[in-house]
Amino acid sequence: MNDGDISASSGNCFTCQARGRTEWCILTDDEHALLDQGKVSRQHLPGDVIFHEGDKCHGVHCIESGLIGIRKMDAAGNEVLLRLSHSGDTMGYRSFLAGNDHNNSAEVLEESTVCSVSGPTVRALLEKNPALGLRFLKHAAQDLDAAEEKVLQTTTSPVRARFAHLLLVLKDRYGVTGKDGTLTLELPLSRQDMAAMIGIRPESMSRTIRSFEEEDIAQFSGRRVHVARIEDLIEALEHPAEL
Amino acid sequence: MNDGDISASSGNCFTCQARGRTEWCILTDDEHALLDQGKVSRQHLPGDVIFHEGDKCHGVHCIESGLIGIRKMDAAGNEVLLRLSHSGDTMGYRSFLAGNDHNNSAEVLEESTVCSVSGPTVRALLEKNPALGLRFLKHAAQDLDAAEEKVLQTTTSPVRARFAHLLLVLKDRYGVTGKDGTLTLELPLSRQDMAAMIGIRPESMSRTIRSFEEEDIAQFSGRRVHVARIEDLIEALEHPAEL
DNA sequence: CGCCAGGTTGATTTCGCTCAAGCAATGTGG
DNA sequence: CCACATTGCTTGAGCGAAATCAACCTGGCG
Repeated sequence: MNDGDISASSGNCFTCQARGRTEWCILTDDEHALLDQGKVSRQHLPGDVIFHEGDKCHGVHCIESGLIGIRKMDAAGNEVLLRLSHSGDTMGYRSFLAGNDHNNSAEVLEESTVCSVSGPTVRALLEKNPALGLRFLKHAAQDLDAAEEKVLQTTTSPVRARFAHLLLVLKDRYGVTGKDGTLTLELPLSRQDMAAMIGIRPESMSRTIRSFEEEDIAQFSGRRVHVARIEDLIEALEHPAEL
Repeated sequence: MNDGDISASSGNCFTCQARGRTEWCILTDDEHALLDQGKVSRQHLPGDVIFHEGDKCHGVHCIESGLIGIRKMDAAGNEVLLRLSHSGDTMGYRSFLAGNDHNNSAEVLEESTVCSVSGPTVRALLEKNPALGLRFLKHAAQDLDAAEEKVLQTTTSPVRARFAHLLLVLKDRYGVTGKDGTLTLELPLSRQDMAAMIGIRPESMSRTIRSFEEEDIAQFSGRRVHVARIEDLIEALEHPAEL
């Protein structure tokens, strides 16, 4: 339940569907072959945990397909969903490169295929191809920017605005804009997890959804959301209330 | 007032007091000479701004001495003080390496000497010495960890706990522990800036300080703080109230 | 069938914000 | 040197957003 199945069939970097989106795509064929040998590919189901906060960090994990949530919790047991990792993303590279234990945990949200690359392999590749390090550096810079943005947002904007923002972000990946300008999106997250993403309690999530429905900003049914006018969402970003 | 004075006298990487604490310390003598030529050293007074959010990013800035605050603000004008940068820290490397404009601003808090390294110089050094990139990567990883920690903290802990935490962090750098176990610290920040660090309004900062005094957790006079028993501060981290 | 996790709803409380005023220290111009 | 603005900090009163506590409802599953 935790380790997933080793599927020898998949797990070839050359045919990986995520290739091109990853940091590894700059590797030469030789180096790619090295990567291919130093990794293990696994299938995971929702609820599986790839690594826990506090675990020793043995290497990095690259998502071939699926969706993973990065969580962090404090001493009191409060939990935050820091970000989502998608196909092509590499997880755990920061703890690995900084030489620390994992400082957050990765939980599978949708069925996923994940390649785990051994520490020695990563080190060898970094040595062989310094550009790889720069790619990771660039990625870290973006993550950092996003994290700081989140700090700003959580301390300054009210819940309504944060939720509107979340929906607008999810739109890019999970939304379909109809020809009439309406927006439909299929949420990849439970209510609880959305609450954890914007740092509120599940009850507050419910109420916020309700208020959006009452103000005709969006209609929710299960994980499906309909937004008639996207401008209303953007409006909710800034304005305290609709009416 | 903004650019500071160019002091040709200072500004030698070989005699720089911050050497050894910086990422650059792994450079060879040759490379250090290159660095030395590609930079400008400036003196700055409190209130000076090294770079603004949105500015084009032309290189990186290394603090020889002093204290700089990294701020970020949102559309509505709300501001957060993300972190403090001290002697030896290099600022702006993330925007530079990611090829973005600056996404936050750097304001001098205490009289500082700052070396600005030109973009081409940084690029040349990264090329010559790939280990430099890895050093920055490591640093970015730590910054990221800190930022995520801050996200967690601001969403889960109440103001009292966040303030206690801030004091405990400042203790390491600005505190003196007496032989009787009491702690004295000289804050490097105004009340406003402390408020901005933990994401609250100045009024709330005042009230929090007052409550700490009333509960005999700490005594404040100007920027000097006395803490009789550090355990009380740690207690405030977890417990809602003292009595 | 009964259990349980996820979700919704209501009642109440509390924490931090807003608005407003006052105060001390510092600076400035006549 | 004094009258006056300015800036940083504090205090009070009242409000409002979100948390908490508690109940209940739903659908899935053993």
